[in-house]
Amino acid sequence: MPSRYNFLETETKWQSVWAERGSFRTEADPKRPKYYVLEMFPYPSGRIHMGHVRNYTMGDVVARYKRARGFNVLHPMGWDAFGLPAENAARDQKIHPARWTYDNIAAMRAELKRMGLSLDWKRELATCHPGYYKYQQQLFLDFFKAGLAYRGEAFVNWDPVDHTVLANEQVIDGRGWRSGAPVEKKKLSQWFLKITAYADELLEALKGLDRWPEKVRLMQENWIGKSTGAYVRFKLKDRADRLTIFTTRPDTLFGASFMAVSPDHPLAEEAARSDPRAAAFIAECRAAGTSEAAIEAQEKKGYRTALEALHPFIKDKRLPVYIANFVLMEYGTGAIFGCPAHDQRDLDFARKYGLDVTPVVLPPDADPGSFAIAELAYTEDGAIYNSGFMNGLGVEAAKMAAGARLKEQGDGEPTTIFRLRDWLVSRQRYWGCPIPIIHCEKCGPQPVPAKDLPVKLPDDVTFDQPGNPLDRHPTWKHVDCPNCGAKARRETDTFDTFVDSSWYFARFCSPRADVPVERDKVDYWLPVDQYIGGVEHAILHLLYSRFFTRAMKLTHHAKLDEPFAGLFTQGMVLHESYKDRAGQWLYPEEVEKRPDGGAVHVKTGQAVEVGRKEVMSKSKKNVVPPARIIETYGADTARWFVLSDSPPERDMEWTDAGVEGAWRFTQRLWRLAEGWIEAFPALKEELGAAPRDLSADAVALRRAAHKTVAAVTEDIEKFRFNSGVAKIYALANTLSDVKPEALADAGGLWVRKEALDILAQLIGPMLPHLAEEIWLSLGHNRLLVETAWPEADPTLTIDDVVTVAVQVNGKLRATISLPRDCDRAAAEAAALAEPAVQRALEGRNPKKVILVPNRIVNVVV
RNA sequence: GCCCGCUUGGUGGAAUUGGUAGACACACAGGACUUAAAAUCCUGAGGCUCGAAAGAGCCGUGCCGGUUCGAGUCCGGCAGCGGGCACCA
Repeated sequence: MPSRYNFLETETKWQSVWAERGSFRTEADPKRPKYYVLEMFPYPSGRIHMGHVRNYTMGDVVARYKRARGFNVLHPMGWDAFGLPAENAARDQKIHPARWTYDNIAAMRAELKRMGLSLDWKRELATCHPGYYKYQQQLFLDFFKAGLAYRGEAFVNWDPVDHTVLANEQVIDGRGWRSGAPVEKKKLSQWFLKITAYADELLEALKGLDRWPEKVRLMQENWIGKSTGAYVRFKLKDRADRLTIFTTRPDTLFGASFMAVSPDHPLAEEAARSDPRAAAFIAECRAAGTSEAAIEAQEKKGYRTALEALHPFIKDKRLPVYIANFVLMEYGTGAIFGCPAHDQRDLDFARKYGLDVTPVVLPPDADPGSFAIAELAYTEDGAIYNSGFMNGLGVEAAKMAAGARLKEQGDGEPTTIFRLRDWLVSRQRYWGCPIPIIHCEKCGPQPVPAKDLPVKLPDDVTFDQPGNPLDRHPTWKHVDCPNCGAKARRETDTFDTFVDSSWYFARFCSPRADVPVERDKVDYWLPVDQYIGGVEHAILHLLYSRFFTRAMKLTHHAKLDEPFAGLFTQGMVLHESYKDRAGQWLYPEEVEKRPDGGAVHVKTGQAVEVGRKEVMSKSKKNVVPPARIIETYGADTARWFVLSDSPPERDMEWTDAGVEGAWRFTQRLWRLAEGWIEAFPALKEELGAAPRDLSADAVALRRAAHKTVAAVTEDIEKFRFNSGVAKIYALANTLSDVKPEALADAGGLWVRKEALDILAQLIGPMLPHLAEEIWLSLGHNRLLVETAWPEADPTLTIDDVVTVAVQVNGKLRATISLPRDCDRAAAEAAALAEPAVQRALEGRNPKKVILVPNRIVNVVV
């Protein structure tokens, strides 16, 4: 009798065999083709969650598959280990951030190891380790010397709860991404990385990322936000200086009726100094909220200053200059010209303040004498009129003409601007990589000399009061200037943690090197061939990494532009949520489902309200800890379940029934394999060449097995794991249905053995422990992880008899079996001979017959 | 407001990219085994109508229309759900 598959014993056995043999250790080898599989490394929050299980299982399938295909596979793991939660833990639990982080790493590493991932643990790294951040500091100093890092004073987003500055990307709806507190504007001196220097390149190169999801490329495109238009430098009446604006519609300049500047614009501030009402207006604008709702509700308002701008094309035409609450200092030049006829917001503004509305673009069918703008601005294409030298041109031609004329006059020029801002990387936090700079009153910001790197975090810090512990430290920041030796001050800001994750994929290539990256290693391994992670990183992390790679190229640390050749964004793991009568969230294990669809509390028996399927989150308690699933069912079951059913890019629902289904299948596979091997000991012999004269049943089984090889191979290549899983189920069903007496001769046994070998190989990437155990039982001397992927025999994946659908007027009436590629006459005859076809014809003669070889015969009457 | 994506049985989802819709799984129902339960095995099933049954017919991929011998797949319009960006000049 087959024994019950003991996953606990088997899984730990194979994990230690693989570890002892170093099965997943990798070295660069220029003679072999490489494949770099990487999943986004985790933040060590304490325990792994189901999202990790899904993410790392997918990556592991790819890694194991590629290894079997003969690639030299790099598949590393590390920890995105700096960040605010460690400081919160320090404050709340009185535990040092380093201790908290390393404890979490230890716990999570143990959990990952229980998943049986084919990782090269020798390359493990943690961004909070000086052995990592030393080289990040080096990189930063190289960037600094190359002019890619600078200190700038700017209005910054200040999070009053976390006491730190935030990047634009970290402000969502006017609130801090972590704290949720409304962000305040503060003018501070901060470190920036010059990502805008690459704005155009980062945009253009998206086109070449053909193995990235279209959606992510689009999101990055929008984020970079390229606009083509022109700068126009308006002269100001009775003044020497000019007011520069940006516009995308220089073709409508003749329709200008006002100018508007941001409340933060220098001209506005200047006006405020002499005009108390202007000052009051600006104060009012700054007091207004920046949340989406506040902006929505806010009225478009302006304050008319005493300034007047002179039109570049119309002699003596003066345009009033307003301070307007809807003009942003952060975009363009913080100033605009208003053309009410062709911009809805300008029109509303003009109506409100009684300004001229002069149409200059004539809609195709409109009459130039009578066309007028009422409530709606005209924003479509048309013929330019009322516009001097541009009259008669189309919109696009007029844009060019206006740009050229502006340049000629010295009043502006065509230009391109971007929404993307430089990356603010300073954070006023302790648990991050120190910025290796020393501030000297005489010499300015000085790089820390290479010999003094790393700038290590001090251990003796306290978290009992808000603000940056580094700044409060009694001695740490007091150093001498490396240039002049005078008393100087160490930079106490640390890097945004997104800096840490912007180059870790490169460090994995030579994780212990005493330079940031070893060129030969990086040149061999990069780019990452397949990167896998959540879509929530579609903009920030991926854009920063693309920038970093270019910056590393500029500073001679690498030679490539794009770090990730292939990107896959996986869906999230959802679970039902539960609430008791009092409205308190309940954990899934506190709830018992009833056959009638209802649910009750396990202890009290009270009815429980079953809520929506939502992303697993601690606050809603709808979490299932992976550790418990792995203890109860084993790693293979957990892996199989997250690969089944849902396409990997889509959200999946975690259900107990689904897990049990996966568990039953692993047991069934084991019984199937062991049962056959016990009944037919000959299956333990190595396969020789395929015998001739196989029975029909044997050939049918071979065909099924080889078709499955071809299909599953394609499914893995195309990231259709759920489809691959379904085809493996189908093959297992086919094997279960085989009658023992039909395949008991020598040829039959040979085919059985081949089919079992194939089954074990196909489940190898997904159920690695079970597969290895079955493989061993099949008598192989070599480990499955060291065995090549099976090849589908092309002569077996094509049937010589095909089932063809017979339609009458496109409606299915019968199916017939025909020899593959049989001639037209035979197919037609066979189709017309079908009684069901004759019935449907009702005696009519076919007008024509459409034949799709090996697929369809459609009789048209 | 702008830009994307999705919508198929009770459920998750398949469908060779214009060619037999519902593979595979979950859940369900019936049966076998069992003192019983669990486990396992077998069988069934999109809906409706007719039929004792075998079977036959009609309808069916969010809704309306189109192209085609043939549409889940392509085109136009609409609705619903989800995502991204947004006072962007």
